[in-house]
Amino acid sequence: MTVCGRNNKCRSGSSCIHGRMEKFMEPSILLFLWGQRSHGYELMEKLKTLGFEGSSADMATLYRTLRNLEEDGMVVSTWEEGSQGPPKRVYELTENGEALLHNWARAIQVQRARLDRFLALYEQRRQST
Amino acid sequence: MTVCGRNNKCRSGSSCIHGRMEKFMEPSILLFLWGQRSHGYELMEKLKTLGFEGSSADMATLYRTLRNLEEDGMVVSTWEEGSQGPPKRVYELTENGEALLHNWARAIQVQRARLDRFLALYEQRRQST
DNA sequence: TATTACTATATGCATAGCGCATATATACAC
DNA sequence: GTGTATATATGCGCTATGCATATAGTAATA
Repeated sequence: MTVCGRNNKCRSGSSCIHGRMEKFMEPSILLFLWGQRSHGYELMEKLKTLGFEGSSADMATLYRTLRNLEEDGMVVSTWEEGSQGPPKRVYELTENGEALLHNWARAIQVQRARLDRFLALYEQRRQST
Repeated sequence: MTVCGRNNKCRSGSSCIHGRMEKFMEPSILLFLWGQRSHGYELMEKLKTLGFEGSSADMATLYRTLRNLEEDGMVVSTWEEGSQGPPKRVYELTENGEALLHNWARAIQVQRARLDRFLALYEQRRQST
């Protein structure tokens, strides 16, 4: 039996624990862009506080998600050539993007309730053993 | 913008909210089989209390997950031809399956913590508006 | 007896999301 | 000039899963 988190090599069978929330990076990005413009690399630092690791897989998902969000009009970007480092693509939230964030928040509350229910049943059954 | 739950036709773009836990049905099955043998169709009734819908998609995932779990030695099945209805394939948890459940429970606690953190940041930022 | 509905298990097809590797380029320290 | 941090981006391939469909036993009911 293999227990794995993110960024692992475990690919086979059902005895591999992933347990990640699908597309969770999208609402996380929207949250950190809410009232605070930022660029990809900087966003990853903030995303680490939500359990992301900054791995190459995470970076790939990050930049892809930002592109998709812009394609859908949820964020807009502008290139900014600062004094130091390579040029940054700075994103900010649109009105639609904020609305999407609020909808995500409701969806995440629902998901948390499911996990709560699972863990409650689990603990309940564990104590009756 | 499209907000969708499970079992929707939303396939494109990032403005579609899924927000589900990957492979969540696997630990759910293990939980309900813990000390209580059961078959697929009956398990689905119990899974509904964890937010599953019993849709054709859910049924497909259910039977596939059961097969995978058996292939990995996490459950064992026996055909039982009862007095009524078609024969049922009754599953029970193995020792490895129980160990897997415990590992899943820890993983789900971690995921719940991530959702908690997201929602805390979200509420915090919402109140400062 | 035909029809319908419920119980029960199973599989094929298509695709979204993502892990992993890799490419590219700037700036700065040593 | 070599290494490291910053910064963005994409190709490949696989897993999980949504959706549709197949199959069949039992039972009620028209």
